[in-house]
Amino acid sequence: MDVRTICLGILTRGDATGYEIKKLFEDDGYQHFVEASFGSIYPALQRLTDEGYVSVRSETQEKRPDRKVYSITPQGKARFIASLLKPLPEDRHRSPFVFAMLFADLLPQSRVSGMLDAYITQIEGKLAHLDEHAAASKSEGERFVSGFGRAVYIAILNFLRTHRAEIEKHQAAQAAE
Amino acid sequence: MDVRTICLGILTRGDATGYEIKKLFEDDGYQHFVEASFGSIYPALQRLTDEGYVSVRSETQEKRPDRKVYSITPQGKARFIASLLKPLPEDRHRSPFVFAMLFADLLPQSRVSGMLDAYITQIEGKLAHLDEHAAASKSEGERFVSGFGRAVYIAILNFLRTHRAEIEKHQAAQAAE
DNA sequence: TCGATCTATATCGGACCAATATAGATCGAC
DNA sequence: GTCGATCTATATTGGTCCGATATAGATCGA
Repeated sequence: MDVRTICLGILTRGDATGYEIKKLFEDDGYQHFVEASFGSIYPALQRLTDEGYVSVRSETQEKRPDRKVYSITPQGKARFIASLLKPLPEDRHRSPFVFAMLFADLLPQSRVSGMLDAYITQIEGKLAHLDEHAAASKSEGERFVSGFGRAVYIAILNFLRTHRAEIEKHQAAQAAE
Repeated sequence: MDVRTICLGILTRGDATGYEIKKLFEDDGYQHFVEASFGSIYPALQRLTDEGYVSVRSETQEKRPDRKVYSITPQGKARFIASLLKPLPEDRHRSPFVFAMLFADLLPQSRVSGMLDAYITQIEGKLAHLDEHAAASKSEGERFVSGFGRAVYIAILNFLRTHRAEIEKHQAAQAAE
């Protein structure tokens, strides 16, 4: 699922600038399971334009930098749908926190507790952010995705709250040896 | 959490070749929340060697390609632990499936059902794989990580089984319009 | 015995991210 | 009221990483 495909998908929901596409990842519910940086969005839009999958209109405003507003073309929409008909790439969930827990025995107990606290705070924040924007979810797809995210975050929080003592206690035992 | 740090972590558990490090991601429980390809592992080990964080001994076998067995040095272990004391990068969970669900209304109902089936199968496979290797988990860290993975996968399966009808039914309604 | 799979290293092109540069607009604090 | 901070907006660059590919002998099953 490359950045070009992601941009096409977002543009099926309406015209946008590169900047606005990036904002959608930060502000709205898009961010949790897909993301892209400016460094890949702008080249992606450029290439999609060259290939005829999107069109641009440059809104030259007075006293403002140009807005390049991108619109998806019929060919772009066809291409996007075609990409959804092919087998999807697998999920990749990368978690430095989880990896770090494998090495709890190498760390002071306070650091392990600190990691757990920081991670729980991080997930609580994501859950709160999701709930904030879930209220505005109007399509069934958005509701489904919000629900999916909630289910995952709540499961993580629940697991950590009921099992953190095990890794913390074990770590203390190691330190006491 | 770059590939060099990941390699150092794995080498704290024992010597290994680049090939064996990669195998750990595929076969053992490591794979679920961290991964790396050959294209990044070999250059990482090369650079770690140059920087003195690992050492190599080349086991020149007869009738076999050389095995380059890497060992972590005291400086390497110190560096790894230091990296765990700094704030960890956030999780990134990329899911083409979840993104695709946002566009269910653009797809035939059969494709949405097919995506759901394929995704459920994928997650069931990961859960089975995790359970297979969870039995061999000897450290508390490994048990914790296995438990974490199970909690996430089970939450996903539970959500999909109880909510898939909503996105499928909605999709059917769209198609009927 | 022959193809498939496995061990094992290595490289290359392309995709992607994080950081940085630029620049005028707006907005809050003092 | 003005000055720094933040926001809108585009763009580039260095470096990291992945996926595919190449090589090559070993082993194993049909």
